[in-house]
This record gives sequence, C-alpha cells and structure tokens, in this order.
Amino acid sequence: MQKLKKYFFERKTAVVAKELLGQILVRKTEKGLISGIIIETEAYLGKEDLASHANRGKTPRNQIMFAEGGFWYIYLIYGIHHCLNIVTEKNNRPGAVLIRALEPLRGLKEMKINRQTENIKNLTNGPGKLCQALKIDRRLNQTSALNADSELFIVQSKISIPENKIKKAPRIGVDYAGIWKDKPLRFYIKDNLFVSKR
DNA sequence: TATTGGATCGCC
DNA sequence: GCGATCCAATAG
Repeated sequence: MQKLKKYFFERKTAVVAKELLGQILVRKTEKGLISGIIIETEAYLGKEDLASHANRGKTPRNQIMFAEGGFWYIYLIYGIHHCLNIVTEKNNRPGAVLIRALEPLRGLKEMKINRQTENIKNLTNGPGKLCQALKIDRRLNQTSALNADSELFIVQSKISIPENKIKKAPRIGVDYAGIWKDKPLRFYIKDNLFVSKR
C-alpha cells in the first residue's frame, strides 16, 4: 500500500498521464474505502495547449494547476458533473491529468448506491461518473493527494501495464482547440471494459 | 453587469 | 440528437 509521491507527479504531464494507467485511485469515506484501477487518462498541458484551462494564464479556478505536483484540481462542468485532475510538473509549470475512467476494485456496493445503478460497467466509465461513484466534488478541490490524512490519493500498483496494452488517442470533447484537438494526449488500456465511450 | 459556452451524461 | 444547469471567463 504505497502512495504515489510528489516526484511521480512532478514530471512531464503526458508521461504522468501514461504512467497513471494501472495505478489505484483510493477514496476514504465514512462508509469505508472505495477504489478503482485507473484505466483512462488525458494530459492537459500549459499555456500553449489550447484545450487546457491553463492556456489563458492563472485564474481563480485554475490556479492550482500552477502549483507543485500532487494536488487535486476538481471543477464543475456543464453545471452538473465534476471532473477530477491531478496536478503535475513543478511549481509554476501548469499541467494536470484528467482521470477519465476506472475499473472498480473495492466499495462496489457504495458505488452502486452513489450512482443509482446495479450495472457495474456503468459505475466509473467516464469522468463525471467516477466522481459520482467515489463521492468526489469541489470540497476536495486544491487538497493534496500526498498527505497521510488525504481523503483521496493514488496507490502504486504491483502490476505494470505492458506497452502494447496502452493506446493513445486524441482527447475527447476538445474540438474547439485547433491543432491541439488531434494531439494524442489521451491514454487508455486496450480492450478494458471500462473505457469511456464517445 | 450581461452574455456565452463548456475536459459530460442520460434520455428522447 | 439534445437538454440539463451552474459558473468561470470575457466583453462591455
């Protein structure tokens, strides 16, 4: 049960996004632990990346993207859903990885309650869905994933994902981003049943 | 101060 | 394919 540490996150965002595949996201709640294997991520880079919230510089919402690695960046999208990101790179180097999908591991019962469905494949196969399943909202925004008392953190997996099981693709929902919409900054595990769908 | 549109989801 | 529903970001 080894938490990922600061040096893991303080690297190039695309590298972190890729290496997060297979790692385990853990949520501590009053009802116990809820966890899942990270099977899909997207990298959002700095001000050059037209799809990234950081591209217009620091604002009240995105300021945590400019912090040192290992903080959570959680925001509300479309007025309804939350998106979960982990901040990457060193202080003043904006970047974050969007966690798009999980393979459920523990706390299945809680996830079903939180998501109001019995269908396991529909619990965590999308960024908004996994936040609902793990009870993640903006109360956790700007908190650290690195502390002993973190309510949300990532545990190192014993199993590493072989290179030939990792797929790269353009990011989803960023058609407005010019040449950046086609960059292969989305990473997912091939043939995994919980990859989000278009 | 007003307007616009989004790193989504679920139902029509 | 479209509406839900909030609020950050920008323009005026």
